[in-house]
Amino acid sequence: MSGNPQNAPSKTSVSFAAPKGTRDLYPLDAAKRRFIMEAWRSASIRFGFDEIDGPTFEHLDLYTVKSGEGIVSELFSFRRAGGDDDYALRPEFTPTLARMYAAQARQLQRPTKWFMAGPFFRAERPQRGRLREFLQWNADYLGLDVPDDATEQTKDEARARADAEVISCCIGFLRELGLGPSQIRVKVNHRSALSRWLVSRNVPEPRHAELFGLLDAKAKMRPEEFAQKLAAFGFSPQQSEVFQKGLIRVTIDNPASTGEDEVLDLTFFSEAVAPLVRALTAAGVLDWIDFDLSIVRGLAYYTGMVFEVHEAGGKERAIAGGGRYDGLVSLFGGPSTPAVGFGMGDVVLSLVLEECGLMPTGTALLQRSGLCPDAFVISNGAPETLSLVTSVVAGLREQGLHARHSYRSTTNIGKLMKDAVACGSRFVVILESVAVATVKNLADGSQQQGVPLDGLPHLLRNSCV
RNA sequence: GUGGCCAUAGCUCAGUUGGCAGAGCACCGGGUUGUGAUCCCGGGUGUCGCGGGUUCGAGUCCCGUUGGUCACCCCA
Repeated sequence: MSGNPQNAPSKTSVSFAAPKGTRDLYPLDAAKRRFIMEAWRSASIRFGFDEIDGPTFEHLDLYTVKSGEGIVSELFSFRRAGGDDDYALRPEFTPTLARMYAAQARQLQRPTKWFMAGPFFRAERPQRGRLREFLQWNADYLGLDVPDDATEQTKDEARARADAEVISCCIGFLRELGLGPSQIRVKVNHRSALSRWLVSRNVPEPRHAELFGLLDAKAKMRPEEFAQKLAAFGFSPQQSEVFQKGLIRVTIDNPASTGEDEVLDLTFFSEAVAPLVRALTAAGVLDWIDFDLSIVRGLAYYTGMVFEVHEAGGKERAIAGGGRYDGLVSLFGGPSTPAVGFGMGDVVLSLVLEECGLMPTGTALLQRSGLCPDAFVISNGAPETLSLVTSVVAGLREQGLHARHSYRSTTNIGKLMKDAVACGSRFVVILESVAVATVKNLADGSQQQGVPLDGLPHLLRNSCV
């Protein structure tokens, strides 16, 4: 392997592999992405959210303001050659959202309901369910449906309605894809309700953040270790077990805790989340919900309700997560604004859909993505119709129809039919002469003979839409 | 960013103490019978992730590297 240096591989040659944690999307992959994006949009619009978007990169400061300098190592940040400004590819949407809202807060209706879906970037080490470039859907509800001078109790109920509406939208999407409460659990907690309850349990306010941290870390430690640390807050081993289990049933009929939960006497917690439970019940989604004291989520800025959506088996990372962040808009220079929202990534979602057999494949995928041709034009093999194929296809396209033909040299009708099926075409047009064609409906196998060529667009359009 | 495991055809994988690159499924080309099928003939489709090294000879052994994956970190 010695030889002439001029023939040796160049040491400066670049790698042509896609960057780590990114994906190349071939046609069927792109169709899957479109399927998810369209389902996100459709659910958002159905629930009354307006679509927005922002830049895919922002000033680096926008992210350090909220998350601290430590965030920088998790970002793709850069400086333009010759420039002085630091930028970062967006790792999340909330700062952009808060910035956009703050800029126009005075003229925006309350509540303002916005959604977006697009690419995001995080410089983390990729692993199952987590990539460096991914799609994320965000839906946020800013402001409340009551006046600013309403009583605190009225506002709390308005917050609960907003929280439930956002959760319902997320569930509405999952339901539309065919998922149900037996496959998906929405785990809900409530920071302020938890605090109110902790005070009733004689845990002083300053220690709440510490306890939240402990609850958040529960899954990563052994039960005994968890119980031991919980004892430092005055909880008995018996009570630790209830924490360990995590789930708490709260219903409208029985706002107090049930059964073994009484060990913890969650009355104060239950009372605090009662408005949320009522709103979730009214929205018809309570059967998806588990209240779970161990759901804390990034301690940084959530102020009330927090939730995570998990596949019921608990094997995957969270499908979605969100909560109430009443202090964030003012952090970005806007008026103090109550807000609640969530984000859902495409990576874990896709894994769950594949596992549940709900990710469409083959022609079903093409159909749901609107990629199926209306007509696949083939010749019957006669010389005069062979030369007619391209012009018939062109004529159909001119009429706004999606028309294709085979690029094979064969005149074998069976093989050409197979091509038509493979691309998911609705109809096959077999040219029989310079004047007429046979039109076959591939869905039901029916076919119509002697169709005049100039009547094709009309026939196809009326049967297609 | 730290550590472990993995990488052979489109897919699932086999490949012996180092000795000509393989199987099944899938796929591709041509042909017959005018209709998604059947039948006939033909094709292995490959950068053994990549780059070095040891060797007469490397898919196999060694070093490095890239990617994936799992556990940490983090999870906005």
